[in-house]
Amino acid sequence: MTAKPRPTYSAIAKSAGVSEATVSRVLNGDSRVNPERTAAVLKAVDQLGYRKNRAATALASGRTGLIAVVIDDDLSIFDDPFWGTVTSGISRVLMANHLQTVLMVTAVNNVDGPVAHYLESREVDGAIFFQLHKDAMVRKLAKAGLPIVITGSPHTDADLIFVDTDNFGGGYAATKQLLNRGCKKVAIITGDIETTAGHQRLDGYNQVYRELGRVPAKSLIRHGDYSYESGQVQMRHLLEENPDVDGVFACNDLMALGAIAAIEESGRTVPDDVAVIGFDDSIMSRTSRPQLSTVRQDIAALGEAAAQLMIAQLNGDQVESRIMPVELVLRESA
Amino acid sequence: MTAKPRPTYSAIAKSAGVSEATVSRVLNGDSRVNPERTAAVLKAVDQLGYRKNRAATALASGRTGLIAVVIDDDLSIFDDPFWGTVTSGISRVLMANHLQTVLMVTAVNNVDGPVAHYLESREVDGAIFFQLHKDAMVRKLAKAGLPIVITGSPHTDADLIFVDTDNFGGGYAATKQLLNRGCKKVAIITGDIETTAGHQRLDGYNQVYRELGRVPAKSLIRHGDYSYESGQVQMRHLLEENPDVDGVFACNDLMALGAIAAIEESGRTVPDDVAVIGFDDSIMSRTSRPQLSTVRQDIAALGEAAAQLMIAQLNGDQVESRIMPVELVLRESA
DNA sequence: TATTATTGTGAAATCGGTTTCACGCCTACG
DNA sequence: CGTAGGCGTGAAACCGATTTCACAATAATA
Repeated sequence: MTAKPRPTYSAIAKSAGVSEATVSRVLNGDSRVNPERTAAVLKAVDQLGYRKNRAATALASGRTGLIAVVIDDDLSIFDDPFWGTVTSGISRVLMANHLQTVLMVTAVNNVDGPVAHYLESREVDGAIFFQLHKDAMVRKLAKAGLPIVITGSPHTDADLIFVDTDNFGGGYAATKQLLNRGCKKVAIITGDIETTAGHQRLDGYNQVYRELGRVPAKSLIRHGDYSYESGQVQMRHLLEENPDVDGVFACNDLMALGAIAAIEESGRTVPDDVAVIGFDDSIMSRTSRPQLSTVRQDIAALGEAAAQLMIAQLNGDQVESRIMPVELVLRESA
Repeated sequence: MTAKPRPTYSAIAKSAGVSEATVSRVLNGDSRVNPERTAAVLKAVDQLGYRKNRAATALASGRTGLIAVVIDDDLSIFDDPFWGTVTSGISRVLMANHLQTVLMVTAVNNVDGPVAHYLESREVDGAIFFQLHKDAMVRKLAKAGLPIVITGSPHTDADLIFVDTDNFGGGYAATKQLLNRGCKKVAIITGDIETTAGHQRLDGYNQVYRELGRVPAKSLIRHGDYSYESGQVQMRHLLEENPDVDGVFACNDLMALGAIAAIEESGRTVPDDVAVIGFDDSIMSRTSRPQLSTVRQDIAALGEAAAQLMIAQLNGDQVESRIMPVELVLRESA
């Protein structure tokens, strides 16, 4: 009752009148096979509807055709469309290159945990990490020779390959815009300052002041954690300590919305009394009122770039980290 | 210069003084192995830091340890945190069961495309599909014996295993609430009516009217497409044709926000003139003002349930589709 | 007590590819 | 003209597990 067994090299070799070794050569693009034999093999492959068995290939060649995408459990990927978009960009590019994406949502902190073991075991050909806080595990894996790409905030001092948004440039552009539109006192609500991304956006903010020969008051710099609530809370503090603040760069859209809520509850209006710029160009920046001005990043492109860097590494090419450009999107809030 | 090669069964067998067959038995939980030998094997495994080679296992056993999660490219997974959350729920449960998640973002329509081939080739042990429009491919794979679970809207007439939100119950509860709070004329803005989910929410709405012995006017039923803009546009139509409409059930939060925008631009207020209820309990329902009343679904639980159904199938257990409960969350808009 | 099951075990075949090696043949160089 | 180097090819080893099969030792049955 069981159907036709799938054809193997043996069947193709027989059908094409060549050895299995030659079948392998043809199917792996070894150029020095007689054209006639090549044709015969390809014809047999086609006729028999042959498909390689991935497990057998993996066992014999050591290449699994799988790339892991590791997402730290700590991150609330929940509620955050960002990572889904990045991941689908990665998946699309990998599939086009005959690689599959293995998604691992897990705690990354443990250098000796199951994930580390899994990756070390070479059950995948490479790994793409998202937004790390700690990099001990990644370093260890990289040292062990596993091709790695980091997406999101890279490490300050590492020679690891990464792809990231131009956080500095985004922070710079947002702050500059606020000053250009006439704001006199521009504050910042940072995201998680532990991450490089958070730091870089703040650096961009500071750079604008530096170029003007000014130094922002300490009280203008407040640290949030990327949540709506933290944006609201920090904005209240800001308004209390600096009633004359007239511009705010919030390091993501969610905090920007929280900040706007705080501004309006204080009786002020956006953008007339206080202008606000967010970061991400998330869907909420368009659905909120006033619509949010923000720093846009091409998120899918970020994922695609990560996948391309991975593929380049697998090919043994020389690879360099990439910073993806951002774009200021002006709507109503600034 | 190359490091220690990874130990294999051969090394363990030697170290424990048993045959490789016995090592396999111990590591696969075959109970009829002498306890002493079992202990010796486990000790050797521990000492040598042994880990199974997945490719070899897959080749020999036919099980790859991989489950595909297939997301239709057509869906804008972009901007929609929903699927990311479902996926991470799936991944977490699968990992706990020593299975890995292979993510495929691709066009699903083609019965004979690369994805179909990939899945048919048994390069994965099973597949979880998201929100299908067409099910030809899925049927074919299921018939071929591949374990399958569908997440999101299931098929009307299929005996395929699925997990879905209680769309009917959600639509019913939302509509009922609007009437209970005193609305006289309750409209609905549906989502993509092609999907079962869209239909079921509408059915829930109709059921409430039916129980009251009434039939909603045709003009109270408008079809959107889950986008913010469509919510806004359909609401404008609604207000034009039914100026006295005082309640709206929008089939997702995004459309609900669009509807609120339309209501306010007409000079009416929410919820006093028109009450609004959305669906999803997305982050936006909390950040918008007025805060949105909505139908909450436990999205991560949806993914977890899907993974569990998959695992049950792999175990050969009898499996039944599941409908996950929803909960009405009342905030300010209704 | 003789015979049949049952249990524990290892040798060897198997899964389906890849890769090394040796061989025969042909061209190029000194 | 003789030898070195290349090319195309097939036989066979190999990747690292699982599983069948045969066999010995023990327990259960008649």
